[in-house]
Amino acid sequence: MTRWLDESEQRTWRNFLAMTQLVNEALDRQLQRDAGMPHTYYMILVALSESPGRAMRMNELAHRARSSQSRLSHAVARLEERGWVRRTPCDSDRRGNVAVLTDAGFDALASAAPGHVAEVRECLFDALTPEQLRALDEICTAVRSKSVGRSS
Amino acid sequence: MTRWLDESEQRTWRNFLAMTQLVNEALDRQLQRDAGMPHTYYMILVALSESPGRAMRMNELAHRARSSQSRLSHAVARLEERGWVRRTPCDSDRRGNVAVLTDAGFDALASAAPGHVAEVRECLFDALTPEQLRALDEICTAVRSKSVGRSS
DNA sequence: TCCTGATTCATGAACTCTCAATCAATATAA
DNA sequence: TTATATTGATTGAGAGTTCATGAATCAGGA
Repeated sequence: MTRWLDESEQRTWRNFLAMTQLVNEALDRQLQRDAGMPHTYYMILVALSESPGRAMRMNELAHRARSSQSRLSHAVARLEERGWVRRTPCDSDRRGNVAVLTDAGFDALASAAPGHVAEVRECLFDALTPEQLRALDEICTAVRSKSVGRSS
Repeated sequence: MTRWLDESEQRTWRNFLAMTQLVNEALDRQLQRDAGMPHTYYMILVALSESPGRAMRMNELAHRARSSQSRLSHAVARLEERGWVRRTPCDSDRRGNVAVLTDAGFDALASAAPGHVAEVRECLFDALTPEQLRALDEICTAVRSKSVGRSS
């Protein structure tokens, strides 16, 4: 027996879909236009830049950047072609690879960041009151913790 | 002068990204696994099914399904290959095309719907209180109306 | 030591998306 | 009417994602 969405739930659901899509597309468009990279690549660079030595195991990097291993592997291959990331084998575990953010990669990130932050503000923060922001944060936490055990 | 995100804003932003990604990926995975279509295709079928005559101009359909024209054109081409949608020329405007949902398409949608709705409940609604749902709805509306004039 | 099974990562194919270019039909204006 | 712009839609190329698979390494126990 399917419990369908009632009218109010429908509205909320579609409102949610439209909103998230709007934000995601704005994000991707801005980064692609101004920095020549998709948002997923940006997140990878950010994760690397915040790691000690600007280096991280592929595994851990995938987790931090919220990427699948396969996606990360492909992405890092591209980033390596651009000279933004370098891959080196891992000492402690010879299966492992370590991705390292190059200086060029750091510079690319540094010059992409201001435009990205501006877009984030425009898209989300500027539209919401402090209470709404608090509420949103709690909502996100609730949704994420609900599905612990299914994925991230 | 870039106004960076402070610590609290950072947390909220990343929380938001993680949450929306979680939901989107769950959605796509479920539909792909159980119904053999991505969420974007599902939205197209839904939009068509709700239109009188289960038919709609490509233009209008793109708008309703929140898709770009190009994306829709490619998608409908695929859906046509599967026999779920049919394209016919438009009388009133000979530039136009009308997409029509076939019976097979309607059946595909009907059998995909229950699993999809269940996933939507599991991912989002079950995790939130009624107040949170109300708050979320308002937040989505606020974000969307902020960026009127930039896109949808 | 030798298996067995789990981890780590890379790869290729199939698919979707975006962007720019294209083309035909329709509006608009001179 | 003839030119010009705009609209509706498609197309192809390039890029990213997913899924299934494969290869190498590690870890634990018989």
